[in-house]
Amino acid sequence: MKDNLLFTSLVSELKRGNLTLCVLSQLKTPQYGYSLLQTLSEQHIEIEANTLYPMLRRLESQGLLDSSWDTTESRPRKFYSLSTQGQTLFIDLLKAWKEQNKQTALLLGEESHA
Amino acid sequence: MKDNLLFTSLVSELKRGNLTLCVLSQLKTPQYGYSLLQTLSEQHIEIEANTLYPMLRRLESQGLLDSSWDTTESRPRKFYSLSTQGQTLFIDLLKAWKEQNKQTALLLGEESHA
DNA sequence: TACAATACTGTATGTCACACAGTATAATTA
DNA sequence: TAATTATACTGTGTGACATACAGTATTGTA
Repeated sequence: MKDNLLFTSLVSELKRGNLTLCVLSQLKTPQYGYSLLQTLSEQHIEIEANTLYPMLRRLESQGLLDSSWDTTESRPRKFYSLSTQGQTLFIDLLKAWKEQNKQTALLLGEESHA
Repeated sequence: MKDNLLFTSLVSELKRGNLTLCVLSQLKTPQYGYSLLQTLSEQHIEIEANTLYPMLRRLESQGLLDSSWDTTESRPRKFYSLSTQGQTLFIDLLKAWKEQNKQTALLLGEESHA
C-alpha cells in the first residue's frame, strides 16, 4: 500500500517493542527459531528471520530465555523457552503493554472525533 | 513498581513508535515543545523533554512537520504543526497502529487463557 | 542432480530514546 | 531585591535494536 520509506521505518518503530512481547508470549512452551517464525506468521505477526534470530540470542543473554539444542531429530534445532525471570517479566510487560495501549487509544480516540 | 533495568528498557522499546504517533496526533493544531510536554503528560503519555525535542526536530527534517518561531509573546516559542505530508502519513500510521494492536491482542489473548 | 526449504551464525548500519550538558529568560518567593 | 524555580529551548553522545547482507550446512523434492 505504502512504498514510502519513511512510512515503512515508522511502522517498524511501531512494531519494535511489540515483537519482543509477542515472542515472549509464545515461549511458555519451548520452540525453535524457525517454528516461531512460522507460528507468528500464521498469527499475522510479521517478523523477519534477521530480526528474530538476533532477538532470541539477545533475550537469552539477558536471562529471559533458556535454550537447549535438540540433536535427536534429523536436523539440529535450538529450542528456546521462558526462564523463571522471563515468565515474571512477561507478566509485567504485558501489563505495561495494556496500560500503554489504553492511554494511547484514549488520546487518539479524542483526536479522531475532533 | 519495577526497578529492574531490563524491564525499564523493554517498556521504553514498547513506547518507541507509539510516542511518534501520539505527538503527530496532537499537531493538527500548532503547538510548541513545552506545551506538548504538558498536554501529553496530562493525558498520561509519559515523554521526556530529552526525547521530545530531538523528535520534533527529526520529524521536521523528515518533512512531516512545519515550524515557525513566535516571538510576539514574552518568550520565544517554536511552534510545530503537521505538514500536508505529515497529515497523510499520520492517517496511514494510525491505520497501521490499529491493525498491529488488533493482531497483537489476538495473539496475547489466545495465550492468556491457555 | 539441481533447487528450494529448513535452520541457523556473524557482522555492519542507521535510527531512536534518553542521558548529560549547556543557554537564557520570566515568574515567584524568601 | 536576590535567589530560586519554571519555562523553553539547543547540542552531542551512548547503547539498544530492527534490519540488511553474507555465509554455513543439511534435508527433501522435482
